[in-house]
Amino acid sequence: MLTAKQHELLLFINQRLDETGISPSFEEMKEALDLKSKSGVHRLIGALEERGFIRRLVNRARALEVMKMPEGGNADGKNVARFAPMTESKPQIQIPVAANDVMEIPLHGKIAAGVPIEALEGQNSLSVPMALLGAGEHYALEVSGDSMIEAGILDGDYALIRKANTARDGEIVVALVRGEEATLKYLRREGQQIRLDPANGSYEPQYYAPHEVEVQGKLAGLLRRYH
Amino acid sequence: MLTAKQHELLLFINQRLDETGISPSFEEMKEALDLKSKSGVHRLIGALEERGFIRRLVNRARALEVMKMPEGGNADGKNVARFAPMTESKPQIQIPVAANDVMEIPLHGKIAAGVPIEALEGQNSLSVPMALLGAGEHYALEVSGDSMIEAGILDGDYALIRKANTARDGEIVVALVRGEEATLKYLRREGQQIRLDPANGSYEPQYYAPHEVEVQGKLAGLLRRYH
DNA sequence: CCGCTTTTGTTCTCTAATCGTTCCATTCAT
DNA sequence: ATGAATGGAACGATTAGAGAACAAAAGCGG
Repeated sequence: MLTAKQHELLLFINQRLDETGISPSFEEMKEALDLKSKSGVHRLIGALEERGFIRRLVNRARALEVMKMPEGGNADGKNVARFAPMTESKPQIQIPVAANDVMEIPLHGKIAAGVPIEALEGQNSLSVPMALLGAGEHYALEVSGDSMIEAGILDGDYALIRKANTARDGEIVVALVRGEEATLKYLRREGQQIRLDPANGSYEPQYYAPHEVEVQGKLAGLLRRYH
Repeated sequence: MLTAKQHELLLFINQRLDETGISPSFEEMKEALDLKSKSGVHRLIGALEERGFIRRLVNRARALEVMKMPEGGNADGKNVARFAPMTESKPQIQIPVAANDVMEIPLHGKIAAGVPIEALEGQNSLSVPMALLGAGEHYALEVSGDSMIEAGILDGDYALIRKANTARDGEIVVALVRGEEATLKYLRREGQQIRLDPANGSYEPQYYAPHEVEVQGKLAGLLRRYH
């Protein structure tokens, strides 16, 4: 899927994101790859984007995000116990249905404090309007608990999650903590620490070391049913 | 399903992808299969692609991707301990079910204090999973304003409304007040009065005579998009 | 809030090497 | 012989590196 250079750059980006939480700039990537011009980096970034390994905000500084890692490269080898292999070895292809712009995405179970993501990987799936999603691989989780009510996310809602290994500050993510529990929280970085913020005054923010927290996806949409 | 050569090539590709994360080039595959020309590789690749074992970006260097492996061949043999059942190492292509449980509903515009429901009856419409709706006729409104934030309804959300003339106490309804303004509010009756309750401490409940308020629908679902 | 500077990202042009594609002749096994 | 697989080579497209000029954000000092 990748050329050597593309692979090298992807590894570097992922490493930097893991260590500092901040995307490298084009200049830094240029240095890391031992290039003398940024135009090459630009092309490599384009290739990685085209292949779905990263995603970015154009014209924004340091706005890279790793969507998946190639086969051999484990995103961060430190995490021992993994519930979800994060780097799904072969991502599913999601082909939008022609007729209506709707997509079937798998429903992976519930998410809340203490509840592993996995559980029933039954045949459950959800039809979702494409307009709510975007590019990338998605899945759905049923929200359990009230830790995000101030963000308008209620118990019983369906959270639509886009798979990703990284996220920017302030985004709502599915975070796997110490390989044990997966929660939906605001992600923030404070110095060398990762902070997971609930959106509920009754709960306290929690601080972790970067290697304790694995981002499994970002909140991309929400569905709720009344009665 | 596969010829010997095809099988051999597929194994090789998968192995390289697993070990290095980098696709082999045609040249390298030629060597691996002990061929003396790349044209043979080209044909084999075509066959594998046709049968759905691999996928690729044409005219792109090293842009191969393994979709599935033939029966006996375990895709990634070295990963020993996997916590997630991770169904199959090479998940099948997930082709979304033809969207039969989906419904197109019209998007009638925005709703907020002071804004009549009508307005732009453009061609806009929204595809919504039937699971979110139920029986009856529905339409969608874009929520504007923050008067319902404590009910988890945020500015910019799409409210899915089921047409109805009446509602029970405590339901969230689209209420047309004095034929002028339509708002999304909790409906409550107090004696001879109708009370419309916002879900926001900064706003006050409002009281009306029954004939002043016309229920146009009940909140049946909610869609939200992040980013 | 304005204007300035710095940082960062984008684009273009060249050049070279690698890589994929195609067509055709040849070989091999029935 | 005949169809399938192979070999060979020309051809065209992509990838890569470099350099420079330009555009767009971010930060800063007033």
